[in-house]
Amino acid sequence: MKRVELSKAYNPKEFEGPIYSQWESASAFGPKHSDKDPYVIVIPPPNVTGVLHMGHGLNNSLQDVLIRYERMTGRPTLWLPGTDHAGIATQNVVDRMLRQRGIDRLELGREAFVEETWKVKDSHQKTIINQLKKIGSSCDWSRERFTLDEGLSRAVREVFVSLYEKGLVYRSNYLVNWCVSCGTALSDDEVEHREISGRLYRIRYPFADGSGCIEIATTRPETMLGDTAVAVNPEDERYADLIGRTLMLPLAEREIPIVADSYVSMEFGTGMVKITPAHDPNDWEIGKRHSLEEVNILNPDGTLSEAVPYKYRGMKALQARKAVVEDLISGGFFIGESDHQHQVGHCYRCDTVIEPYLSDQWFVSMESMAQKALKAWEDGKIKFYPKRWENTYTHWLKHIRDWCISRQLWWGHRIPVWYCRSCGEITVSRVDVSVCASCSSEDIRQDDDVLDTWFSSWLWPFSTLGWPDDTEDLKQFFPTNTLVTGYDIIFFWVARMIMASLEFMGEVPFRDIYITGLVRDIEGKKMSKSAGNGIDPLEVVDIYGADAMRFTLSFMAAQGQDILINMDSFKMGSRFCNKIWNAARFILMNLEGAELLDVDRSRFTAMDRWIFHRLSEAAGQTAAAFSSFRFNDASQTVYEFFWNDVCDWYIEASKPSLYSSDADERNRCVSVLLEVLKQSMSLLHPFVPFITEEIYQKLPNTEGLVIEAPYPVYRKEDIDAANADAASRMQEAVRGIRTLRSEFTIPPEKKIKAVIRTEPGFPAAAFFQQHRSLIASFVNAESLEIAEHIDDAAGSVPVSGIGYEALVYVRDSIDVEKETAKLKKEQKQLSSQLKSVQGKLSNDAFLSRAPASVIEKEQGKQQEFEERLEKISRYLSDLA
RNA sequence: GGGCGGUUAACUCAGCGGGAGAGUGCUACCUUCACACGGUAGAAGUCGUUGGUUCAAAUCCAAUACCGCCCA
Repeated sequence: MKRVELSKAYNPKEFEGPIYSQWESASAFGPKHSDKDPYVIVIPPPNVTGVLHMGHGLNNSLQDVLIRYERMTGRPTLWLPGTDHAGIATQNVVDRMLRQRGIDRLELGREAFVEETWKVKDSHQKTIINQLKKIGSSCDWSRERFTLDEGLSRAVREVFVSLYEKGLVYRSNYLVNWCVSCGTALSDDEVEHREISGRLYRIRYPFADGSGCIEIATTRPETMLGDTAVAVNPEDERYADLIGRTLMLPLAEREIPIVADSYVSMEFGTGMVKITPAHDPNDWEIGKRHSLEEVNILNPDGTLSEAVPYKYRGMKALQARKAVVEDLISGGFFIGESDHQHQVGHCYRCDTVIEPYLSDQWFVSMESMAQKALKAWEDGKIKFYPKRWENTYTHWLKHIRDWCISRQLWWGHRIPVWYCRSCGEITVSRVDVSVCASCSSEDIRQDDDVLDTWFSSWLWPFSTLGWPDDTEDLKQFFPTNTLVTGYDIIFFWVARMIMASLEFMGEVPFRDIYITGLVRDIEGKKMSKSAGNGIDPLEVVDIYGADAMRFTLSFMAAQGQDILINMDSFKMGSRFCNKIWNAARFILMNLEGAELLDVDRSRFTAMDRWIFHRLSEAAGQTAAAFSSFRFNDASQTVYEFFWNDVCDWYIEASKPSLYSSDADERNRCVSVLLEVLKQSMSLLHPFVPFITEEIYQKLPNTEGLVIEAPYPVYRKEDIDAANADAASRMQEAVRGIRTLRSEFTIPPEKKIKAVIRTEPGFPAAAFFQQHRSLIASFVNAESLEIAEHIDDAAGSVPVSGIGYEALVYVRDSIDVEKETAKLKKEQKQLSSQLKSVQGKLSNDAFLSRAPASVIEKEQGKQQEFEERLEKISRYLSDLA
């Protein structure tokens, strides 16, 4: 074999790009045919509004770890990518861009605006896909989808029309959440409630007959212009005789009745409440119960409408509030105001205060679908990781409300409904129509509105596979296996996908739902553009490499836990990659002149058996961790295996053989090292795909790509617990001697003389004997004898172990006082540990109730502590 | 008002019934021919507080304090 040169330092920029291209040209990402069950993940489609943030970095890194792992187990694996058109967000972005160029959306017109938006979408989409590739996402790009694609649009139409036919989609004049800034209705879920400090105004309303006044309290005095009643609680004795009387609404000069409704709280304010049916959800309910008039005082842009007196028309809400209060004061209707904390709804997209607004909208009736989604959970068809998110899921389903799906936007799926001006009927159709279905009139117009973006996203797991067509992909890959997403969209998206799948596919869209934590800054604050505390994943990739970012995130992804990071956090992954790089570099630089032999287990040393035992354990632990989505455990397992076992012990142990003059031993050693390295690259690949691919292909004992290599598995025949125990004994002995050297600052280069006295029956005796010269090299001993009988202990200092003791001949170099103090400290600790064990073992309750294995273990501990104590007191008397 | 999560080494966090762990940081020694993005060794914690269950509690239960999130 030839020596293979790697650069001295790990430099991911040199190979990450080319490696990704290599995977693409090898078509390594798409599903391969196999008789195993497929493994499928559909990506949570990023919005085409922006660029990927660290949350996407985490989310997609974890999906790729899963996909790569499952691919290596030999399953046909599909990670289906795509993007979301994100109606409101994208329209806002484009609107802002146009305004900066001095262009008004309304002047531009719908068609031109949509065209402009497609351009913006194209460029953002390209950026996003590139970002996903940069972090190593092994998506099947040949199946990439976009929510406004022709196929997905057809799915949306099919669902809308078919739900309409089932009576589950309906149109209604209803009080909806209106964002005056976005100019559209929102669903209840898109409103964020926040407590804000406002004012509570007390106002006097006179009786129409001039016989006095009543007093009401309100936080929004301007809405009084839309009042159509005042309500009291029917139980309220104070006002029983007022029910049915008529008031004269100030400013608006309108007569309104006093009604009784049990909704009214007798404790709040005066116990009398102004009722504005068109501008408050509760008032709206009351209005329905009492057949009150609904006076809509707002225009869609949030200004006051023609329904109010002339002077207020065109004012914004806050402006109107000021004017109304002034006029109430001058009219003598104003009593006073006070500070008041209350909950106010805000738009989740632009943070504008939400106005309840009466308008015609399309809704989805959710109750029946929610019941099915709830039952699927009860039947155990879906599983959340961590489990507690099931509460969020079920709570939302149990308190389901109908879903307002029309949006007064231009960017999105246009509602497939046509209104006939001739007969007044509506046509709801899967295909565009030009005549009314009822009267064949051509005087029809399509609904101006588009559908809520989630109305396309909720079909994502099957629309992306070709539905409503009965495609091969759909047959093969639906239902999918795992969904990886954040908790903020459990009801926006996850629950709705489950509903849609049950409704249209008859089964759940996925079984496992892994909910990631939130990526926060190092202070625990949510990362956001406005706070400027975000970390750009591409910048991390640029500085540390994609592998470093992925590994760090995966290592930190403990279930149910938010992840706090700053730029420096990624050093962890970067160091690990550097370690991997250099371990490979070391092995590859030692190939010169060596011959590659087949791995022959019959020629294994005890250390060889040990490293394959550890590899097998690591593979088993990794598989177990993956099966329950414990990414941090899986990462930690491979990290510890590679750094501690492979680098610190196995490679170090191979050095004597590597530098040996025995060519056969050197060939054997190099060949096994290469096998360990190859297996390690496979084991590590899902976490750090680029570096492992780069190294794997340079190994003389590999063919093809590691992305397509089999994943290491737990091999029972490699498990040798007794041998592993012996290895631990050896490590413990080595550490003990090194500690002694370090404590008495014996220079590292100084060779020492040491012997190891093993006791009869010591189970690791053969291991120690086989690796006698290795132990000597580990502790830099000039000579190391291992025997049951040592003639001359004079001049030595003992290092105690269980079943053996090491005598190090450095008596001259040590500080007797320091050594004595150390031994005494150890003695004290051991005594207290022994006392606790003895306490347990002399306790009848413990002996009768604890399991036998625990008792046995305690007995073992007792023996061990006694043995150590006995040795320590001997050492102490020797030192004295 | 209802629900959920967190409180473990200086920092960030694992562990969640049987001898307190990791990464970073810190201390000492070492540029020895894989790696100073390194090696070797070391110091560091009444596992928020109070009760209870148990032979045994950081781990289970109940209160409580403080931080954070979600829903109304």
